[in-house]
Amino acid sequence: MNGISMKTDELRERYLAFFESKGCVRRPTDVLVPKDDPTVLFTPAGMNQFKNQFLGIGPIDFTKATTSQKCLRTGDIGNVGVTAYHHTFFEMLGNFSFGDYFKREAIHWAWEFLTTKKWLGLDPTRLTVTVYLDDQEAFDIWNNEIKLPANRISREDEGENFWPASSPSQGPDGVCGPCSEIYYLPPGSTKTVEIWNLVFTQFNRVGPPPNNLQPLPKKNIDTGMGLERCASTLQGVLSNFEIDILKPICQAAGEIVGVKYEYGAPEGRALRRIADHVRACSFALHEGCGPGPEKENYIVRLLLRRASMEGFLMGKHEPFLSQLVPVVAEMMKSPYPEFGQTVEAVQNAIREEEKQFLRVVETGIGRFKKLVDHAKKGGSLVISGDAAFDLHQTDGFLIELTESLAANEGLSVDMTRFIECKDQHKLTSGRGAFANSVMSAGPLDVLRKEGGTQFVGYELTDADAEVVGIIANGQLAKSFDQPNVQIALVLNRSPFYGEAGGQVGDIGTLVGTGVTFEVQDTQRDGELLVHIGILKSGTITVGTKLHAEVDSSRRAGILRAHSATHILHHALRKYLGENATQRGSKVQQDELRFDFAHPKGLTHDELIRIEDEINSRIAEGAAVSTRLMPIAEARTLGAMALFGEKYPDNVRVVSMGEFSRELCGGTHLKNTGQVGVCRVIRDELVAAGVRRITCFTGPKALSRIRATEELVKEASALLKAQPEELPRKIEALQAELREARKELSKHTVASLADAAAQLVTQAETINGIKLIVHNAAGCSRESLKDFIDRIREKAPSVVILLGLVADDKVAFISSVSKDVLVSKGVNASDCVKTAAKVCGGGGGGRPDMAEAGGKDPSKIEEALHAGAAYCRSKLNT
RNA sequence: GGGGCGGUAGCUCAGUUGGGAGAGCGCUGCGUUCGCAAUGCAGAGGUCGAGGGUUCAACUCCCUUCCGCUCCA
Repeated sequence: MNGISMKTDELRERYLAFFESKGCVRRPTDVLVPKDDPTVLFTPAGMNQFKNQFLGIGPIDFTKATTSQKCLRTGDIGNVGVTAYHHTFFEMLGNFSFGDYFKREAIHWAWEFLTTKKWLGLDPTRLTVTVYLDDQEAFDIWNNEIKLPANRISREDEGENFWPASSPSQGPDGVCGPCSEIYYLPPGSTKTVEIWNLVFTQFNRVGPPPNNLQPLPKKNIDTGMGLERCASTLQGVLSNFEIDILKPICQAAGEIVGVKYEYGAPEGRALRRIADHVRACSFALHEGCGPGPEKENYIVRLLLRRASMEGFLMGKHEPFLSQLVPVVAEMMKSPYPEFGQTVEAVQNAIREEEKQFLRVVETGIGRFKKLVDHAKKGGSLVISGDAAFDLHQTDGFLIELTESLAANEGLSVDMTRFIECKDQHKLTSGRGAFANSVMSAGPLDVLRKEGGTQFVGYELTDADAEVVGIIANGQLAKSFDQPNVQIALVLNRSPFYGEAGGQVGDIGTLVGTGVTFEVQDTQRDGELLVHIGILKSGTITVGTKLHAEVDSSRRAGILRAHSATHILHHALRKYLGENATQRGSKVQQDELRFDFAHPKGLTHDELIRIEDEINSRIAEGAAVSTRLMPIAEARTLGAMALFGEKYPDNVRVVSMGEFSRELCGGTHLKNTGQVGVCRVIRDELVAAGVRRITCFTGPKALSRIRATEELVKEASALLKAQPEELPRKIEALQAELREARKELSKHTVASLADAAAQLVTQAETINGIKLIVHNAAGCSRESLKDFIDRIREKAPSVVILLGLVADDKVAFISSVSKDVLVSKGVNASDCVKTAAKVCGGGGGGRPDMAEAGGKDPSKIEEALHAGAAYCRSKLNT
């Protein structure tokens, strides 16, 4: 069979098989969401998993490799579905060399794979290539050896044919090199398609030009062929979205939305976007990366919302994206059979996010309607760009949504201004950025080249070791002698466990002749164990011999918690089902947190059953054993692994009795009975579809039980009630308190009313208006306002000034009835100001009601006189 | 990493140079009704996200911080 109309699954397989036949090791795809690379959110290309090999760091098991890598890029998200070849999620076929084969083989093999009948069998006359301007070597190979005519080889500049693009002149520093691209002209088409990029990484860039490209001693090859793009040319279809693994997703999207999918139909673009975005999110979610407000989680949210919006604009106003996940699983089951195991969890997460989005749209529509009214009232048919952008950045209204809703109202959006706002926002908000060098070495890389730290902590908690690296202030040092400054030490061997797989790093001490170092945390960096802490005494030098001793009682608590974590995982799956898969964990001294996929909260009953299951597994004292085995064997044994986690070729498998078998690099007990006891402390929601259970083990569980008992004892002593009577007693007391408060306020009101009545009858009257000035000692500040009300109920035409001392401060309040305000111009605000000034304070308010305060309580009487004098002078006019 | 918006009653929210914490829905009780829907009356429910500061006085202004939403990288 020739390449024409070859299935995508077959193309992938042929590619890998071809390079295997050339001696490349077929490696599995790297995870899509890498957790150990701060320079990227998602894996963008095939070479990322081989960074260390390219940089010559660490041990190397093979020098030639080939992969089909799942990738995600969002740089061209706007083009997805519009052009024939843009995706967010896609697969990249690649072959690699780490100081092994180079340019000649890379080019010959590429040509062989593309043109021979046995592989793809493409028509050689339809192929053209590009090379980098100065790369005569590549040109000669194509021209002289492959016999490709010179008019089908074009030379391009560093922007086109260098990796990273334009790096010779603009950076970044690091490994780089020229590349050669291969183009294909599909039958019936007038436009060539780039199907393969061969990168020859042969330089190390150091600083700006000239002479900044130093030849690497070991040259590398890094090639990339877009699987979907190549498949579409082989299948003779117009677009990547028409290939056998993508078109059915587009069609399914059409069915769900209620329109028929046709490539050229008006809805085609939208349906392609939906298909692409759901496929991308499904893979991210499969690895436990769900929608959220930042970083990679935000990208997932954005993709889901854009997809949801496309449906919304086609009239689909309820969640629907999740229905596409089984279709994605079906299309991708050959390369990713494990995807099928998380379909339900992925669907749940997608559905929740869609609901959330529809809620946001609903609230945003309220704001949108105001904009429409505003525009229409002003006689305008345009919604301003500023308003549209505001809607975008506060309510997440994608501009397409605003435009479409506006069109329904017969309005348009000022897009020019919108784009201005957006660019401005990019400028002001995008300053903080990633470290931009993809391929440059850090301080630890030098150490890594000399080999890793031998971890002896599975068997031992103390061991002799030698310092091989000191990192102070982010740089390598030969020696260090400052006490109490945090530094990091790398040892040749160590019993300290570096934080990994949720288990926290060990603490302890390193002691040598005249030197003591306190280890406060241990981190793992690749093959290295980094001991972070402070020097207590002496001088530490590379080569210093030390005795490393882990805090063993803390470690014992960690062992209990970690083994209990595996038992909990087993219990969850037993009572909640196979879908309750692990999403993350944190294991500390006698405390563990376990996150897992589950759509709803656990009932009290379920929690009890789970806790019982854990403790009966503990009580049966099952043996815990660990074995090292190839990952494939571990999988056939059914060992539980986390999706989205990177595992080495040889893995540790931790088994407990017959009930639990997990891939795990952590430290464990010898026997489940050593956990002692395990208590479930709480169950909470941490993300959409993800719940967290917290447990205590051993002494910590025990002391918590004791603490609760103490609490109950204390409470029952205070309430003079038996523990079992506490709830009823508290209820009774609450009722009593409520009654008492009600009673008290009744009396306060009554006494205020009495006092008010008395003041009114005793008040002096000036020109028919009552003037009440009173030191309301004993009142609370709050009740002053009630007091005013009472007085005004009884005296319609009145001027009131009350004062009181509270908290060593003076407070005044004044009220003037409306008629007096008008006829006499008595101003409550002026009244309190006059009074407060005497006490060294100030205040104000409305003319009919004002408050003020002062600092000197001894002058309150004087102040009230002053206030009264002000009022009299006004009333007498 | 940075930008925008928000956090007030169980829920949805209002609260205008800083000066008496509110509405609607829901809830409880009592009426009208054979009963329900409906409706009338009464009532309960608030550390105004947290912590500082300014002020006589802060839901309101300033600073810090937590949380949610949202956008850019």
